[in-house]
Amino acid sequence: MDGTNDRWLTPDELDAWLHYVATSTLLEAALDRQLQRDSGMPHAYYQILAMLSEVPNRTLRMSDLAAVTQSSQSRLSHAVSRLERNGWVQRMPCADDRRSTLAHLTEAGFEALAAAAPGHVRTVREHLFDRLSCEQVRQLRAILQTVMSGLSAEGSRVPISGVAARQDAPA
Amino acid sequence: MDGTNDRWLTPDELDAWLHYVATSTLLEAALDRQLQRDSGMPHAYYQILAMLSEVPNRTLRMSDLAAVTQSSQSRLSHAVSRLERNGWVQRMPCADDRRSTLAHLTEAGFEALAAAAPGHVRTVREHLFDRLSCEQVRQLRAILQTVMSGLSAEGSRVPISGVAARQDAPA
DNA sequence: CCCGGGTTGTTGAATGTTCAATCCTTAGGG
DNA sequence: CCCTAAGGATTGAACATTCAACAACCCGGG
Repeated sequence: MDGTNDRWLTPDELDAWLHYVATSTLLEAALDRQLQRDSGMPHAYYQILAMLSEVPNRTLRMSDLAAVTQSSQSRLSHAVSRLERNGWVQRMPCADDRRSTLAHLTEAGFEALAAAAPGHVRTVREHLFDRLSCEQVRQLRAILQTVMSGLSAEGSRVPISGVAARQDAPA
Repeated sequence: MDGTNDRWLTPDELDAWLHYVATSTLLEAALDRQLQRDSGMPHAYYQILAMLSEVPNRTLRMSDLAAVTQSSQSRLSHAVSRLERNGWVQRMPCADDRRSTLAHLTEAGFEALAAAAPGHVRTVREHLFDRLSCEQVRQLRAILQTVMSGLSAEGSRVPISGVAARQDAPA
């Protein structure tokens, strides 16, 4: 024993890890580029709009919105400020609890999302799902569920609830 | 046909995608927090040091270093400036081609990396590999190889070559 | 030789994210 | 009732990344 119990990675693990880092970096960059170019928003902001669009009244407490988007409160607050300047989201006071703030997806915001969604989905398809078999998609889902459960426990985050924007009903 | 050929995602795909986004966000955040807290560098900077440490003479042309770390040239240039201020990397002119600049990992940089590596590996283990079976690691690697090949083609990036820092030989 | 296009790298401004500090509100005992 | 602790959200500064513009250099053909 060397005292600190630090096992290194096996060759298989190391190879998988390097591929993970490279792929997630490149994929996120590709998503950001496409959305920024075609719709003037980064991927993180798309996610905020998407989550809001799936919820009753298109309105969520800031805190819940942060949980659903895996975002810190600070980050979300800055982001919503930006989205508010775009006229895509509107802040409203919360009647029940005056500490809370509600974030509401405006009609303009919904339309921006509806306009952005097809191109975004196409990019996700091109880079990810069109290259994987159904079996691989199931494997990936199982892997990610396992990994995520460990990560959300730590930050006491809520598991997945909302759904990305659908292409039906743009208006 | 609706003219634009935009298929939506199947329920399995959508589920996998939401888990992917959540997991990659949380995992990257966990890695950044750990490295920033324990070693004063973000994950992206760790990767730069790691790639440099694996290469002959611990020296690489900026351009090659950018390719290996899936980084834009601009981003790498800023990052290396930061690392240079820390005394971890040193820029040197390239004799062969005076357009190029060489980035060299200093002894202090190597030691910082060696000090950071065990904690980093432990975090990767805890969150990822300790939760997956060997079979799942192989599945994940296959999936990522496939996805990455599509992404690197687009940016005409070099595939994986270097390896993350090993824990042997800190000095 | 010289010029034009491609490669390599840096810079500054705009944008996004993190971190710590702060403010206001609610809840829970004494 | 009061006082403290915890919850919810925002702010500003420091830091990181992107984007577009630029500078310097190589290479090829005319």
